[in-house]
Amino acid sequence: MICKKVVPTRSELNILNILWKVQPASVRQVHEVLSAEQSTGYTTTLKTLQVMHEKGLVERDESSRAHLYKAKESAGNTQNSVVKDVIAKVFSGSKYDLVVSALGKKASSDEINDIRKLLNTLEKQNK
Amino acid sequence: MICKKVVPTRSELNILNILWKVQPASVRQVHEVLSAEQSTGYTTTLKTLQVMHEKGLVERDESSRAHLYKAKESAGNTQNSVVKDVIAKVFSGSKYDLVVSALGKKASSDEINDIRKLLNTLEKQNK
DNA sequence: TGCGATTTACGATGAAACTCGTATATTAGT
DNA sequence: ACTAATATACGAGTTTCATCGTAAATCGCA
Repeated sequence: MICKKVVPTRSELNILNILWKVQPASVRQVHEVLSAEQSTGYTTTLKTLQVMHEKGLVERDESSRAHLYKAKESAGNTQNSVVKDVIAKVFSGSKYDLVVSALGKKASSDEINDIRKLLNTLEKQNK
Repeated sequence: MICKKVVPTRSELNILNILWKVQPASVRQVHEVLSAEQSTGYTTTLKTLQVMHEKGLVERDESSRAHLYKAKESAGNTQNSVVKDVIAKVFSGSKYDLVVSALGKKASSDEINDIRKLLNTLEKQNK
């Protein structure tokens, strides 16, 4: 096979979430944000970013001393594959069950209406 | 702290999915179903179940020789906490974004209609 | 009663993920 | 040019998962 789909791990996801907001970023920049949420060493962040680079999860610009990292996949794409994974693993493949669980019992009217619109759009695309 | 929330791993989730359908079940019963999906040894299933018992993910009835296992948490509860986790970590807290991602561009008409019904039900409950 | 089948218990192995220390290189400021 | 600060590189230790082999216990039955 040519390429295996890479699913980010938990800590990789934490970093991706930061990158998706501040693209491209140095290790230090990422670490500043990350260490505010959780206690972690600088070299840990560095190492993780390096591994992510090996895996092809991020791109790296090495032209200046402090390398600049950028998520290779968009937030959307990554989210899709995570969700696909969750549906398969936790919901026995049922999209519907996931949506039920997501909306739970506490969906607001706004959220409900937004999703109605989404459904209408999807339906049109089907034709 | 008194108790740390235990999040099931991948293989544990596979087993839970079986238990949620056939409750309580012996190791062999679980293994029959599991090995149909994926090639895995009997003792692997056994060991995993034992670990899950230590973690408190399942209850065990040891009165007969073949122990009977039962999921401690309902499918709903477990799914909810996984989804909650995913929404926070991967979707910056937006339920809507998760639903968009889940439905993707390939929702079937049936799925769309089912979700419409769900929305109607939720709306009534809100009043 | 004795044997084969089935079951649990337990330990070992290997892979992946996570974390960090130390070494080395580069830069900026004096 | 020297030093302090800051970078990357690299390897190694720890933990968690996943998998399985082997041993010991128990049961059914000829």
